[in-house]
Amino acid sequence: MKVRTRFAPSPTGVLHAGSMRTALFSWLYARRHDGCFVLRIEDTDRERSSEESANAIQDGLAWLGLDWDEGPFYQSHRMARYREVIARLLDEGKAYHCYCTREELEELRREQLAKGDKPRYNGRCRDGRAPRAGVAPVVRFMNPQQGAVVFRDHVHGEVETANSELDDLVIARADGTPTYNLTVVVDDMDMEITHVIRGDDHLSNTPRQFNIFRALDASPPDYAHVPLILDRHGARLSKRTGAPGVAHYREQGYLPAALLNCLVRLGWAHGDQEVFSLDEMVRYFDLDGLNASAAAFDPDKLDWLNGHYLAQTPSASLADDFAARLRLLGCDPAQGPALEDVMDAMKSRHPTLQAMAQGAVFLYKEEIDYDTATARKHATAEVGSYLNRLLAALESVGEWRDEVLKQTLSGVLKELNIPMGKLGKPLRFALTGGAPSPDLSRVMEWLGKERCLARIRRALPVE
RNA sequence: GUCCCCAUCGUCUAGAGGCCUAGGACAUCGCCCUUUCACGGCGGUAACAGGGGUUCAAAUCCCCUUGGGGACGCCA
Repeated sequence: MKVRTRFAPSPTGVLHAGSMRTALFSWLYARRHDGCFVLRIEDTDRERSSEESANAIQDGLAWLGLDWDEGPFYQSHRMARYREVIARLLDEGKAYHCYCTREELEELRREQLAKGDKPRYNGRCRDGRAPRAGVAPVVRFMNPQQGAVVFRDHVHGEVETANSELDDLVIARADGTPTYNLTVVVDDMDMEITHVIRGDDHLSNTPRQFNIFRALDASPPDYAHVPLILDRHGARLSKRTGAPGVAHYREQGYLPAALLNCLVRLGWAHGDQEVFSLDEMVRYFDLDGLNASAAAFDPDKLDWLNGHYLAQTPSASLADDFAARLRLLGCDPAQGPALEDVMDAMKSRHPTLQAMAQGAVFLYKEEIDYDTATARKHATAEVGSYLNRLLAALESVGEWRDEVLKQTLSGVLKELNIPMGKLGKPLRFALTGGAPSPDLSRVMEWLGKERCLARIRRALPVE
């Protein structure tokens, strides 16, 4: 049987690391088995769903390179089908109308909680109840009361849930619209999904969905419930805690390859290997190798990986992106040294494209801003005399080239009998406004004589 | 509260009973390279949550405790 996986986000927020990883796993599994990856937008909650979010999710997936073979299917477009299934369930006596009011249910819930019980519907309308005036009924699924649901999860192993733990869940709201647990089942069934890879938080939904599958005479897919991803502090990733979405990583200048590589190692490993190309991921990925425990997302590791991929990627292929970032920072990439030279020089010094661009601004501006605290630190008489000496030497440089400047620099050092550290730090500060930056002689060549002298003079301590 | 899930260095993980004196990576610290910032190279610190079993042998299997997480919606 052909493997068919799906990614089924609800368009209610950003695509954060947790959902990205779920999408990645589903995509990998489909690709690994030459299967089909389906994208489905679960937008049955009209209140919270938004088109912007749905679009952003698709943009994000596309940017990551997680291409889907079918879809996007919008659940909001499949309402007729859900109604049909609900009618069938009602017809076959596998679902029933419930006339309990929200107030009644709320009170029931309070009572149960007070008694120390698990809140759940008590089946008041299960055996048929006369319609009540003014109460639009919901439809509840008639969950089996005996026995248990047992299934084999690819990451958790055998999971068993007593049906007595489950209650009759609402599958259609009072306005007739279907709810999540019904729509997933119908869609997974109709779309012939063979493997559902989703977050751990759905583990307790699965037995309910199993029962619905059975009521529909369909066989449930395989499941792999992957643990949630935690943030640096061990808290669950969510919009609440401000978990950044794909767009953020993209803006910051992370490469898709780095992000994917970082995500794939959360809950999955292939021996000691840390760096995986997309091909390798596809080749090695397997559901049964997934970890059952939650993992924290480590931004430091992402930075490291991004640096790795940055170093590996030819600057030419990143030049457009980099140039666009410079423009956004108010720089004209055409008015400066060769872009790829700049990139090559910045690469090893900054973790992301955005940081590289920010770090390169000093090359394009006529004047730069200095951090006053740092400026004060450098503003000593000693430094002043060094810079003065350097200034004199630089003024008489004829050919303003890297190699020449390097020699001038070391000449001054020798004459002053000081290590580069003494002069290098303040000089770097004066020229670039900060660190890290490329070799100073190179920076000077790029900046040109005028700007160099002006910047050194300006950074010079007042006498 | 009830039910469920989880538990190896700070973090991601290797480990499927003897190969473990617990390996790798990030982070961190030190040294080297560099007359500068980085990169890089080398090295160090650092973990099997606790307690009971099972076994000749347990990080690995079982139980309990503790800790963390999730679910309990006319959200998904």
